[in-house]
Amino acid sequence: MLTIGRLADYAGVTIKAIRHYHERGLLAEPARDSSGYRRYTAKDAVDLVKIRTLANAGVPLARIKDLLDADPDTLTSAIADIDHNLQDRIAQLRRVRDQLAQLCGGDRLFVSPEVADYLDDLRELGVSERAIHLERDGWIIMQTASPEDACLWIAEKRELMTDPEFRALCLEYDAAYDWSPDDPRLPVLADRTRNWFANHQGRSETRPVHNPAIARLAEQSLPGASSPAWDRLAQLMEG
Amino acid sequence: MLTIGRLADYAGVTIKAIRHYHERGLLAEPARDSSGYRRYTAKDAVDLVKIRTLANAGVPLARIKDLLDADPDTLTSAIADIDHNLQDRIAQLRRVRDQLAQLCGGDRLFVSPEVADYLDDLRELGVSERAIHLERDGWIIMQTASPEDACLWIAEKRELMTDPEFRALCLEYDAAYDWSPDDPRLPVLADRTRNWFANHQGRSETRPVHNPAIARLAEQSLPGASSPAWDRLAQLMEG
DNA sequence: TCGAACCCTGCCCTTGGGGCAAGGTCAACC
DNA sequence: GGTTGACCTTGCCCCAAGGGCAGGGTTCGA
Repeated sequence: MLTIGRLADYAGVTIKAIRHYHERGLLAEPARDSSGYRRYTAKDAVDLVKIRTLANAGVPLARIKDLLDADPDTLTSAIADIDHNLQDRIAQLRRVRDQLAQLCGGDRLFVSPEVADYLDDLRELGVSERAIHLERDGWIIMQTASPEDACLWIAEKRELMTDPEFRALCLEYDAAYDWSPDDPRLPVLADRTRNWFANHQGRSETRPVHNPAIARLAEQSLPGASSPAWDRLAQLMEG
Repeated sequence: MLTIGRLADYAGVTIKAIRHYHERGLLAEPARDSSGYRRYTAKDAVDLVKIRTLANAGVPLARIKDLLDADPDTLTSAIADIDHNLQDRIAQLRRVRDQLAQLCGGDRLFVSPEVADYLDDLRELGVSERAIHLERDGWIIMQTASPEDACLWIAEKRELMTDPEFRALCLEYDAAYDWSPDDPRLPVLADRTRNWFANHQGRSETRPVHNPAIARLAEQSLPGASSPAWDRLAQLMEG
């Protein structure tokens, strides 16, 4: 005859857990001795180990209760089910490990692989980290607002990046961020940009990616996304 | 600017969870628009994905809060720690799968491997399932009452099982369960048993495994552990 | 202008126990 | 025959990490 403490040690469970199983009706309340102590039998030990095994597998106590007095066939198929569940969870934990490893570096957790590749291209081109960060945040906003559009846009943009003149403009824009608004290079850059747009629209069917609504959206959600020189540049382009 | 619903979709999280993170101080409360709706930025999205990644790895929210504003070195080592944790949990789930597979058959979940082997020996010998079940339950009681003693006893018993006469006695005892208490074979069996005990104690140093305290214990905890014939046999042995 | 789809706060509910209080019991040792 | 420490009893409230729902306001598209 076992006391609750011995039974708990045997099954690798706390006393509190056993009492909890009694309350939930999972484990039958055993007989009491003269002083009111619970006295368990070998059957209780077997039942408790079954309960523990299922609970360790993540089965909710309510379902364990059902399984304990199910017929063998039902039990077998339920166990197969639970096992699949375990396999899934193992696979999921492996995926979480991969994600965890990316937490410390890179942006692949936050943007689609295509955008991440694009950001790497920018980095390789020599664009500043500030600009890349800004660009990443812009893509995050776009992806949340409309994942399908973002997917089309990034494909388009990556296509543009194969054009040497476009890449040069990107770098120039990046550098212009810190210029004075009176810098004589600004009107030159504005002209060059207008030229490229004209050429490019002539050659391709794509409309410019710059959509005013999105631009406003991005502006509002990207604090510090502008500078005196960039504001001046925007004026020059409109005028 | 993102609404809470879009942000939730982006991060694969419920709206309720995001609000929960605000309450816990994990994610900064964002600015509100004119109607009181929360308006999120790309930074919030990044923070939320970090939170989600850590939470998926099983890190408690309180610890995530600390990690989010820890210096990079601390973070790196914390992540290594969390990753070890994940590996452990994966290994543990694999063990649970093995245990689950044993839930449907066999006694290895309930007794030590030695006892399980011993039970298999009995089965091979041709002992009835009723007796094996009784024996198993007895060993469960012994293991819970005193695992060290049970370990010694099972070693002793397995040693005895190499003796052909002992094995024969085991089978005979099993068969005797159903005999009438007047069966003439009972006194013969009692004699044979006494003989064996005498011989065996002469040859070996071991004291008989049958300890009265343990016997009483087992009797009380094993309902149906006796029969008229067995009771008579006990009488004959004592007399 | 209406309905559907969002958003807000506040409140209680869940799972699987943990912790602690306040008290009874048991066994061993002195 | 005490006392001490380990064990058992019930009862109560507490935790994480949200879920569900009530009761109400907002926005958008047809």
